[in-house]
Amino acid sequence: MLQDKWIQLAVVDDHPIVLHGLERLFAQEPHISIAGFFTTGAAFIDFMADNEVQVVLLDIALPDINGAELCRKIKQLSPATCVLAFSSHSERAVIMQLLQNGASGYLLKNIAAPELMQCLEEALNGQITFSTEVKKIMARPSAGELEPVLPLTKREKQILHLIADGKTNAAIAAVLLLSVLTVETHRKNLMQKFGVKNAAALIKAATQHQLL
Amino acid sequence: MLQDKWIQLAVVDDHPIVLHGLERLFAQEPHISIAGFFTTGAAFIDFMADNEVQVVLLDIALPDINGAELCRKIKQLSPATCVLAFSSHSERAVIMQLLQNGASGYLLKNIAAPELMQCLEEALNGQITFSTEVKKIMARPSAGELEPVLPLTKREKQILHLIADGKTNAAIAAVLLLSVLTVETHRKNLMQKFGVKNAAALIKAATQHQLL
DNA sequence: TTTTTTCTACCGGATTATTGGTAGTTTCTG
DNA sequence: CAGAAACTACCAATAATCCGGTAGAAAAAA
Repeated sequence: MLQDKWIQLAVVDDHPIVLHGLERLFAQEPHISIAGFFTTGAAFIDFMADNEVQVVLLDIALPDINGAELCRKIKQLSPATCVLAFSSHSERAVIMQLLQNGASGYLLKNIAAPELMQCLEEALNGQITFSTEVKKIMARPSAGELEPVLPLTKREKQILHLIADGKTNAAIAAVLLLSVLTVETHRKNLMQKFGVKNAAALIKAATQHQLL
Repeated sequence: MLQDKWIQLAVVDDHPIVLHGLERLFAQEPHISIAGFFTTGAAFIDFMADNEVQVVLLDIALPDINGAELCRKIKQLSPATCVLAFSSHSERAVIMQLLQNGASGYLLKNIAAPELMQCLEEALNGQITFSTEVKKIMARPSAGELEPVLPLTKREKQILHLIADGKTNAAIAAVLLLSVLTVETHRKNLMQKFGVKNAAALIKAATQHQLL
């Protein structure tokens, strides 16, 4: 832990028992000063307007805002503030979303106290840190659930991107100097490969397969 | 580093100079055994069929396959193998994609040798690790580039998800017990809020705004 | 209680997409 | 060089979406 410096830590969680437990835990830490406990995102954003916080432990299920969205807001208001997600949600997509929004780590609520302190220290030292269970999730290949899709040809990928851009078949034909009927065929082939029936489902599936 | 144990490390990079430099660097490490250097994904996948590798340093721009895709394949073939992306690409989307596919870290190629060894050690100890520059990128709020979208109502979110599932207006009406005309109005309102002209662009935009 | 917001519904015409495949040419691969 | 794969084009019928707003009822908020 940074020596002889008080770390202003805030906790945003809508469960009072959690807040109580964390309060007791941190009370024993000589270098951590509890800036506050908050049960809503709005309350914490208000608090940040006049108070500096170095670290936030952030639940993601809050009554007034999604934690990922709150994370983004916190980082926009105070980029130096270190946000650690602190949640019982263990889905990979949720973890990735918090990272995407600038979180410096993700801890599951089943974390042991010593590990929690370890992760806090790492985060304060600039690390991006995860509790052990989260590391296991991250290390797993993620797309086992996705049905593999037939490989797309070069032209198909081009057409796919243009469809995702919202272009009509006629517009795509103009861009690629093709017949509209050719574009229709490519679109039909794409939908067949993904096993979908319209463009909306095609774009969603392509995104899931990381083709967009 | 794990004591008295040889770490089988492989490098997959299509630049011979990089391979040469890493070879010299690791030659000085008593516990690292170079399993091999590979310039294509296919060559490495072949190698893995008969050889165990604990750690892979993986470039993402390879001649025959995208590094993110290769990462996914490696983790599918050998979930215990630790993959560290090793790249000059510093875009956040690329970093997230590697993490999504199970990478245990992401290092930029401008990393200093001591830091590289440090990250290797952390990765081998089960950490998810990033070089300093990457941590800076990760800590930045990411969505400053996205134009904010008007908030969606509860009903709009429902409609959006059903559109993304590929359902027609008639199907959505049946599911939600609404008139088809009502669903059309919601769809129109959604497209207006996102500033798009069709369902494909709507789904892409909604994905970018993390609404799907 | 009043005002605002959300939800619901309208609806015909124009536009676009989807459907059902078939098939010739060009490019690529072995 | 031969075979396979990719790309191109066909095309009418049908289905679905998009467009232009307006407007009343219900729910929520002040």
